[in-house]
Amino acid sequence: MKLPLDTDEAVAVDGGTAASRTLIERAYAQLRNDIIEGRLLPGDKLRVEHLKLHYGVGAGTLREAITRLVSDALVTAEGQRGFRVTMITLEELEDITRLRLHIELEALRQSIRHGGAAWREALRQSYEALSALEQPIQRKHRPQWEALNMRFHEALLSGQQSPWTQKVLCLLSRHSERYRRYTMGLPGAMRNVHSEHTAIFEAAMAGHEARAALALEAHIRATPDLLAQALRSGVITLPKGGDTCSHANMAPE
Amino acid sequence: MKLPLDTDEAVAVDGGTAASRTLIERAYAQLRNDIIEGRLLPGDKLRVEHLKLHYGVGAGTLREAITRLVSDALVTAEGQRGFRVTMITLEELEDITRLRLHIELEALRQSIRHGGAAWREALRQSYEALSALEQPIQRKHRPQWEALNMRFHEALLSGQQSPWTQKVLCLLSRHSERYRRYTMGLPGAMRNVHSEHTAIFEAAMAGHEARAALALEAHIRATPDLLAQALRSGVITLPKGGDTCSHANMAPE
DNA sequence: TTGATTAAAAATCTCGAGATTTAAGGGAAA
DNA sequence: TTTCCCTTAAATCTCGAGATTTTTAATCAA
Repeated sequence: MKLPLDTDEAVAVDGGTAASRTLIERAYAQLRNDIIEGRLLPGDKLRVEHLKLHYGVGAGTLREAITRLVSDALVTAEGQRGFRVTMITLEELEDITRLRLHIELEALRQSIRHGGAAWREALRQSYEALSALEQPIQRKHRPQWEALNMRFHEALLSGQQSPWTQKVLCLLSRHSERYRRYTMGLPGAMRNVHSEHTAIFEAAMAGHEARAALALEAHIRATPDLLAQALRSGVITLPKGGDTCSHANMAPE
Repeated sequence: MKLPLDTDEAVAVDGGTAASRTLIERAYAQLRNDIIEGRLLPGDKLRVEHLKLHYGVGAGTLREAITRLVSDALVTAEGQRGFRVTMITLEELEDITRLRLHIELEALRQSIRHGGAAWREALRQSYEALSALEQPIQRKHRPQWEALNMRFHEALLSGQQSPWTQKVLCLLSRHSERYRRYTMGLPGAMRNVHSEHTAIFEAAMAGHEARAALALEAHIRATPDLLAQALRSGVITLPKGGDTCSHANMAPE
């Protein structure tokens, strides 16, 4: 009766952290991914009785996982009326972006200034792994690309050792990520991601703090700019509070 | 059977938010205060079975409240071995302080630059309320002073409207607060808080961004400096992982 | 006395079932 | 037709009780 839940996605994602061995941690990680990656849409109501079937845990367990997302601001608790996936607005993305730039650009400069040979090597490695996949991003390789993209951005900032800076940036990045998923399908969305990465990488390796910061800023600003333009031209609209829990989006994958 | 829990501390603190009407929200707020204000010490084990008596809620309810504090980094989940109040170290305080300064000083500059007459008026009011109490901080007025101190610092930054900046600063401030409580009883701890506040206030009202930022920086750096000095001289030591749940500190108050 | 093995005890994790609250639907009165 | 109220239904919030895991204690051998 001691089957080590091996073929499990959550464990693979979290890297098998000690804490992720509880069902709550697993459900928490799964829910978080489902929100960030857009399978649970902004405004969706999180009905415990229905969702517990999808995640295969009890009601109380699922409630704890949801509750924990409230502190992450990915879920909003509404008094005694249950939970909802937090809404998204252009204003909030711009607010997040402003704060994120202020922190992340400084972290990048510190990383370039204090990062040693090990940092440069790790950065090169993550860049080359990402490059091998880029340009024609086939739909099949999308999940792999996402993982490598995350690794590249982590490597960029890993030269400066500030746990709290990384923690806060992780929180902000997760929210930005929600918005980025919305702009993925838009025309011109994937236009020059690879060249942007190259510009950041080369400036960072060359030790040019200011130039690298400018390149990263342009890279980060791309999503809010694209979203603002798409909203102005009416290509898309932001959800306004859907009542139904969108099971259709929750493909097995 | 519909007694509206009026004489309740948690409700008063939270201002009666809609969400705080659930027992979970109440227990969450109480636990958070007990940790920040030092009634629950760093490293303390949070035994659900014992604590539920203190907070007057069921085991499941208390677990949800504790779980939520994990995302706030005030509580650490240890695999399948329960929860502990997060430890404190000098290195972490210095890390938090560095990040906090980077964000808060910029927020102050923005506040001074864009804050209007209403901001100035609110700032003056909070400063005068605080001044009326300062200098001889009697033990009896300590809770009131803490509330006014918080209001003053909130007013300082309220000129700039960035919800996420305030959210992140709130998170960082809560952690700084834990450390500040430790340095309160130290010799020379309360030396010049009032003059520091005055310096910040006058520079802010005069519109001197740089001078106000310098004054606020000195104010914020006081706690880590004091703690570092106290540790070097051996006046105090940081807890290293107490096993017992310190009920002694949890005075009824 | 020290160390390892085993058994008992405590605490945690997980789950499902009542009690309350909120939302929805139908009918009567204005 | 609109508004209000009452009844019904659904969902949430809260709690205590098994199942597992961890910790403690005791026993026995070296």
